Amino acid sequence: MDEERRFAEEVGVVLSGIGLPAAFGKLMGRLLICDPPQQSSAQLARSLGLSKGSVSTGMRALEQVGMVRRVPGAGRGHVYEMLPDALVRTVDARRVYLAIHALMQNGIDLLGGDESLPRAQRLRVSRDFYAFMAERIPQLIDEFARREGLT
Amino acid sequence: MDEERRFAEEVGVVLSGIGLPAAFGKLMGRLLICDPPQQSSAQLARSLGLSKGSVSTGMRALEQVGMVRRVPGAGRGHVYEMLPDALVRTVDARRVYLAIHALMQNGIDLLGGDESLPRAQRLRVSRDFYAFMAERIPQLIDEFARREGLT
DNA sequence: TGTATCGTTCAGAAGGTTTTGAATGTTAGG
DNA sequence: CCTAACATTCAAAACCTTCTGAACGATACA
Repeated sequence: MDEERRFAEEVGVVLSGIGLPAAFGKLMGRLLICDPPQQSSAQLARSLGLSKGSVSTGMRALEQVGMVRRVPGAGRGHVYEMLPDALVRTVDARRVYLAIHALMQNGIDLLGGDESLPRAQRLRVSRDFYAFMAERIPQLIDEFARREGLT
Repeated sequence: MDEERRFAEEVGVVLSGIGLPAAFGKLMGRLLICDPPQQSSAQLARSLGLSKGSVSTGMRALEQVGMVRRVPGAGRGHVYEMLPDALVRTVDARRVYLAIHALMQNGIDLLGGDESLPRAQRLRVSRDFYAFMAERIPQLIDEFARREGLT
């Protein structure tokens, strides 16, 4: 089944198109389509033509952002598997929203804290927008999870 | 007012923290806080300590993603100004959502198109999630725009 | 038309990131 | 204890991107 290889490859291309490492996307693509869902580092390296080092680095990154987890393997070592909410993580950038929110508030403070100043308007709207998103995106995600029965 | 310079600098740091070019963030930061809102390339280069080349490249990028527009200047040349919905653009990545949606559908097709297969479940949920987001994020943005009176 | 300012393009320099592969450590089973 | 497969780390190589600065082109005003 070399089509599966090409699928993972394609996910790599798309994700690298939005600024992520290619190996990251390939690994994600593989974990999306592989059977069984659990795969060892060696299997991933073989099926994707990546070095062990790249797999190690890539999987650590995927683990760190909470898209993948390690479980003890049947024999020796571990295997990796995608978490059910892996994709949700890609959209829930609350941390980023809040960082920008804080940045905008800084700017307003710099202008004397008077939000009614015309000059402060761009900053105020921006601040409010990111606050709005930080509140609403998680709600949206919850709604999807409930609808999909993912609890 | 060197604090304004530092503000732009700080926006640059935060945005480069999420993978964007530093110049991009600095320019955005400057356009958020500057007075008047319209600024020429030369002004931007001077106030940010960037080369003309960097400003040219950065502004072209900001224009291309629709965060900034060029308007004819009073004297010669043009000036740039932030668009009211500049920040909205940063969140409305519908194109990306739809690209991933298509990718997931590809994967399902590869498995024979049978969505009920356990093996296809990760792909199906992913596909549906991105479809959901592509539909809902714009609604969210509209809601904010209405609430804020931005039409 | 001449001049001065401004803007863009482009090639090279600088810097950073990813990928690799070898060395090292680890675990299971014989 | 020994072996074999596996996994991780790390330094070097390859690669890519950004930034700069000089050269070129354009525009407005005198």
